[in-house]
Amino acid sequence: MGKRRAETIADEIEELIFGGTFAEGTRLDEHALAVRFGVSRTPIREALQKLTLPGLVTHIPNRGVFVHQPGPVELMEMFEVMAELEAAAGRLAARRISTAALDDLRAANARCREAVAAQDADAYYLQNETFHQIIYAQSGNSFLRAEALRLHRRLRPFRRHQLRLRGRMAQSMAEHEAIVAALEQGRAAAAADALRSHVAVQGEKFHHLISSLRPAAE
Amino acid sequence: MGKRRAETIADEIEELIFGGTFAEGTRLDEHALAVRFGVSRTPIREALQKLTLPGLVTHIPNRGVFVHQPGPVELMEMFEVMAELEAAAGRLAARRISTAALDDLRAANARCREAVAAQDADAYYLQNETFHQIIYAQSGNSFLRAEALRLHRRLRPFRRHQLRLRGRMAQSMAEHEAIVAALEQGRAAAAADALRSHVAVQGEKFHHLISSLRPAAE
DNA sequence: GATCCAATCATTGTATACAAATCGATTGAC
DNA sequence: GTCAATCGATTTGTATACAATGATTGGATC
Repeated sequence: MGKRRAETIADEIEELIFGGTFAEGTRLDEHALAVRFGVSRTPIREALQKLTLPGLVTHIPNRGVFVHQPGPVELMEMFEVMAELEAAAGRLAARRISTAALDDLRAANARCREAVAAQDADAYYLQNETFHQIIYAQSGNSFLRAEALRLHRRLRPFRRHQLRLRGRMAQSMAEHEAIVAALEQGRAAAAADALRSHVAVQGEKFHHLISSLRPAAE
Repeated sequence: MGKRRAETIADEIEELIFGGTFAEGTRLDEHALAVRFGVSRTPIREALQKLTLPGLVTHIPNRGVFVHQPGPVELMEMFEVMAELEAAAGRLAARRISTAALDDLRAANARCREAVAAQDADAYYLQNETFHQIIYAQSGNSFLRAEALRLHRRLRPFRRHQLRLRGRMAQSMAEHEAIVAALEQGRAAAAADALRSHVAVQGEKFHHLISSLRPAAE
């Protein structure tokens, strides 16, 4: 869904926000963006509206759109919801997961282990993505899968940051092992709990990271 | 957020879809809607884009937008996710709920009971709304609250239908009692379970309703 | 008679032009 | 000197005009 042009522009603007080009609170000038992308204001407006729905920017009538990066509390809240969605996916997947998917999960986990050994955060991040997406898919609930992917995508840049924390990759790895074990044995409640805490701890880690960066802010 | 005109138009189109004026699969002609609302195509396009995000319509590039009413399976999936969100809200609310909110909850429940006695489905529906919204709010997680409200709103017309099933109102009432009890006692797990099944059963009920209406469809 | 190709037509996507509204600055009064 | 109000400029919201893409229909050929 979406028109080719506005879609790509929306993605590019999103990258610019995540990349830090547009800081928190910046007003996104339609005309400036139009000349920047070499198009009219119309596709820009559509692109900005697309960014409004995930909450990446807020639109104030007759004022313009402003980039809205979530603060520490809002971020914690989002991770909390993400944890619940993952837990739900895990609970369902424990009963429905296929043996082929279990193999894929183990394979992704093995590649994660290699990344930990190589201290390659980017590689770990990538394999971690597939690990979680397999679980979403195996929940057998395509709506849940779509919602989880949506929020996962929104939190992506923050997950990435917190991976750099000392020892986090190894800890995350151990949690992955527990999750796979629970899914293998079809223990729904255990899988749900393991996934919930696995994600929730990311929010807490990030909270600490933020607080340490700006001691007396907000 | 949004421009006054496009916002109201989006709401009106939404009502037209829920009201059955625009059936499943109907293509929403921009020009026709423009003359209908007495505006240009531009605000119509913005309104249609707003409806795309909740999944009310699907936009196919260069083809147009089509109303997309969820089928039985998709609906079940949505109720399943809704159940998890409610369960999460309940688990959090069990620890954080204020005494004032507990009073509000009991009051809403009392009004629900009156509605059951009067066999007034509309009144029950209304009080049921506030009952659930109090729980969302008391989760203390405003992001969760917003997400729950969003999905709740999407499922609204279907909840309404299944309330008409014989005995459903009374059963729902009993479930409400159990939820309040769990919240009063601060039993997080119990509150979560009660809310999960309370919502999940709605999806199942609706599934039965659908199947009985069209015996050999889908 | 059926099928395939092409041209026309309708509808969406984009650009530009116009109107309305908000923010800032300047000027006047107290 | 400070505050308020009005005027102006910038920016968003809407309308219209143009371009491009996809559907449909007509004709020609096999």
